[in-house]
Parts: sequence; C-alpha cells; structure tokens
Amino acid sequence: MNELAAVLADGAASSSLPRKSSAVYHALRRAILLHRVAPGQALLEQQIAATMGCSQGTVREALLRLEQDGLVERRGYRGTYVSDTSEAEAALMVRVRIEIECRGARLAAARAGDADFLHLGQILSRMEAAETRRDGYAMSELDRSFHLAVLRLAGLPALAPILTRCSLHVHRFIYARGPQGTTPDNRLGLPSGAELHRELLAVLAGGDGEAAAEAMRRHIERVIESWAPSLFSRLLDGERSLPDRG
Amino acid sequence: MNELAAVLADGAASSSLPRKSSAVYHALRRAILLHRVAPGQALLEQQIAATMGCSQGTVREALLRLEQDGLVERRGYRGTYVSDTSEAEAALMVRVRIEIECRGARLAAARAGDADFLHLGQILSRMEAAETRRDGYAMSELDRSFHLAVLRLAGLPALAPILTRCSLHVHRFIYARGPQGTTPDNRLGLPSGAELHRELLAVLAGGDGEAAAEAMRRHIERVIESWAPSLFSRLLDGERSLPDRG
DNA sequence: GCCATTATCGATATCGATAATCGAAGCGAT
DNA sequence: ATCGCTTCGATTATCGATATCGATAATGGC
Repeated sequence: MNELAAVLADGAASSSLPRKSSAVYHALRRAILLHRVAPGQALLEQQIAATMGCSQGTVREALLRLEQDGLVERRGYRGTYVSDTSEAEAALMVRVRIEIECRGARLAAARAGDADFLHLGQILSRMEAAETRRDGYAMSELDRSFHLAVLRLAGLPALAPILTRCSLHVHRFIYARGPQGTTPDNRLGLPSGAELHRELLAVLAGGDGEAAAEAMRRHIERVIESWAPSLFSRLLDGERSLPDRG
Repeated sequence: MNELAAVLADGAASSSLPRKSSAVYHALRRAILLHRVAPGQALLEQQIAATMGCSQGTVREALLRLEQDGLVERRGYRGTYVSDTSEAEAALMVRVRIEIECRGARLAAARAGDADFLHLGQILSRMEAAETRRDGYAMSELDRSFHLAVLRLAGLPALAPILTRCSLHVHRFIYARGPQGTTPDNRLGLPSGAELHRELLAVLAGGDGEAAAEAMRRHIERVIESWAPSLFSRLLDGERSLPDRG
C-alpha cells in the first residue's frame, strides 16, 4: 500500500537509530499513535520490509515489540493487525498508572539525587522546545520518557514495561477521541505541556515522598481531565465502586 | 552448559506445541519460574538453539516473548540474562493485580454466561488433577490461566498482558522466597489450590458484580498471605500510605 | 611503564531463501 | 443449490549464513 509507505517513510526520517528493527518499530509506533493507520488494518511483514528496505525478520522483531506494547495483535500465519482502544480499558490503565506512578514518585523523591533531577529537567527542556515548535508527537514521546525516568529513579525496573504499555494506550485513546477530536498536533493549547511537568519536578526535587505521590496523582488526573473529560468521569465512577477492605 | 541442556530438555518434553518458538518459550519460562536457572544467568541464543534443535532466530523470538513477560533482560549484542525479582516490585504488582482483577471480576460476573463458567470450571478440574498428582508447576500455570480467563470474560483484552506479567513476577517471587523456601513442588499443603478457586468461581457465577470484585480481592490477598507473609504485610503498609483524593 | 590504537572474540542482528500453515476459492458429487 | 474435498494464494515461521557490534586482549609509539 503506497499510503502506508509514505507514512512509514515520514516516521523513519526522524529516527536515525543504530538498529534497523528499532527504526521500523518507531516508524510503525508513530504511525499507529497518530492514527495514520486505523485499528484493524493489516501490517504485513513482507510489505513493510520492502517499504523500509530491510528483511522480513527485522520487521518481525519490530512487530513483536509493538505487540508487547499492545499496539498490534499478531495472529499466527494470518497477519498482524493494528489493535483497538476502548474507554473502559483506558480508564483502568489510568488507574494502574496512578497505582504505579504514585508509589514510584514517593520512592524517587526519597532516593534521587541532584544529577537525577538534572536529567529530568533536561527532558523537560526538550519538551519545551517541542512545544515551541508545536511538535505534538515529540511532546507525547517526551511525556512518556519523563514518567518512565521517574519510575526508573524509584528502582522498580520491572514495572517500567507496564507503565509504558499503559501510557501508550492512554495516549492513543486520547488522540483518537479527545475533546473536539484532539490530536497530538492540536492539543498544544491545553494546559498539559511542559509547564505542568515543571511543577511536578519541583515537588519531586523537594524530597517529600508523600507530597511527591500526591503531586503525581494530581498531575495525572489534571492531564486526563483536560484531554479526555469522559475518560476522567469514568475514572471517578470506578473509584467509588471498588470494594473497600473488609 | 550441559546443566541448562538437561533443564530445557525436561521442560520441552511436556510441551508439544505446533510452533517451535512456543516450545522454546515454554521450556525457558518453566526453567526460570522453577529457578532451575538463577537470576543473572546468561541465556545464549546459539547455545539454546543447539540444545533445542532449532535455529537462532527461533530462539530469539522466544527470548523476545520472555522479555515481554519480564523474565529476562536483553542487552543488545551482549546477551540475554535472567532478570531478578524484588519484594517491592512484587508488592506493587499485587496491587496492580487487585486493581485489574477486581474490576475484571465485576464485569465478568455481569457479562459471562453459563458456557463461560463451564470453561472456567474445566480449568479448575485440570487444576484439581494437577493437585492430585502433586504437579505444582502445572497448578501455577492453571492458576494464571484461570485468572486470565476471568479477565477475558470481562472484555478487557488489552489488560491481559499486564496481568500475565504481574502474575508471573509474583509467582516467581513467591517460589524464590516464600515461607521456608516455598517451591511449586512443596507448597501443595497450603490452602491455595483448586478449592479456593472453586469458591471464587461460585461467587462469580452468582452474577453479583460487587460481590465478585470483593471475592476476587479476598482471594488474591488470602493466597499472598499464606504463601508470602512478608509480601502481604508490605502490601498493607502501602495501602495506608497512598494519598487520598484531595 | 603508560596510553591510544588496533586485532580478536563472543555474541547478537540482519539477510535471503525455503518450509509450514491458514483461509478462501474452485470443483465435483449428490 | 449445497456439501465436502481439494487446490491455491497469501502470509507467517524457520533455517543457515553473513554482517555488525561491544568488550577485551594485544600491539605499538612515547
């Protein structure tokens, strides 16, 4: 499909990663997150290999990583298909994010040093640059990087892939069905950019674990509330209906 | 390493799956879960390929799946290594499981039909058979299958890989450091087998969503409490220290 | 003796070709 | 017209060989 070829070439231009499979992975991930390819669409290994100028096995590795991220679904011998999103799943993933990231923020605030916070600040600098040039996709990537970096500081590496998966799903859902058709390129006016993250980083650097966890929770909720109000309201519904400890 | 070869041959005997990469995957997963290979140990693609009688690329696919499960860590060009577990991560993963599975149980109770509950019952029948023949590993596999099947009934497929990952990590942690060195083969005396699952299934089949969520929470907590008391107490600590909604 | 450079080695990453598998189209018998 | 069987096209799965990478040991100049 020529359309897919153009989309992939677009994504590949920006990523000059050493491993070819990574280049394919990032190009496909970008195309899926930006809804350049629709849920249900087939991603054929050979076709992508021809488009990206690599071998089928290399594409396969990229597709396996995308499956790990929950962005595609592989059906043996029958093809790989872009997966779908649902609000119910997105809401639950936000709850998982809060569970993981609040704990992560508490530990990170207690454990991290100046060099670590400097690194987080650098991510936010790049996010500000992306905001200036109105590059919404880069902002979303840097948002994921920032939250992942905080979790890494907490010393919980096994949770990182789960956070990645939830972040990707939630971002993709928001891009698909945010307010007035929010897309990565038109959501820049919302109060969800680098500034909110700067505030969060300040609390983290303060070193108070409880405050950090609370700030992380409010951060996530504010972003969800502004980007996807219906998702946010569903989030609150669930909060009430979970059974308390007996 | 001949030891590894023997371990893999042991695991491969029981799995006659159509895809070779699946056979390799299950053999390796079994070896890791049973701690037949220690955290930090290298898993070399070529060596495993020779052991399992397949090609390097086939082993690679299995290793990529294991990485997705969080059981191994791949370092580009330098090898694949068995990952480690920590109590902090295991505790957080239990919390994630509760978050996901309580919601899943509520939805499953509301949505599932007789045929679905029959299928769950079949899983438990196999679990009882495994308990009779004292096959602890099969029991742990069927436990994961059961919980995963409940989540599938809830219609939240995107959460399934997260649950899988958390279940595997928690199981592995428990096998490594449970009470008096609990292993899959000596924990059979604990009240954690098919009987507890039968009780849970009865509540699910009752159709009351709230009751199902509550039962699922108690089920998970009871199992953790009996298998890994220190993990359970850490779980309660965390429960208190998370900030409430402002 | 020490540092930068280079050769070597173990291992993964990639490739091109072949085999295995699935689903649908074709086809004949009833 | 329909059912069951076969064939076929499309796609993944697997293989064996080669290219590439990163760390370490060897080398040479100073």
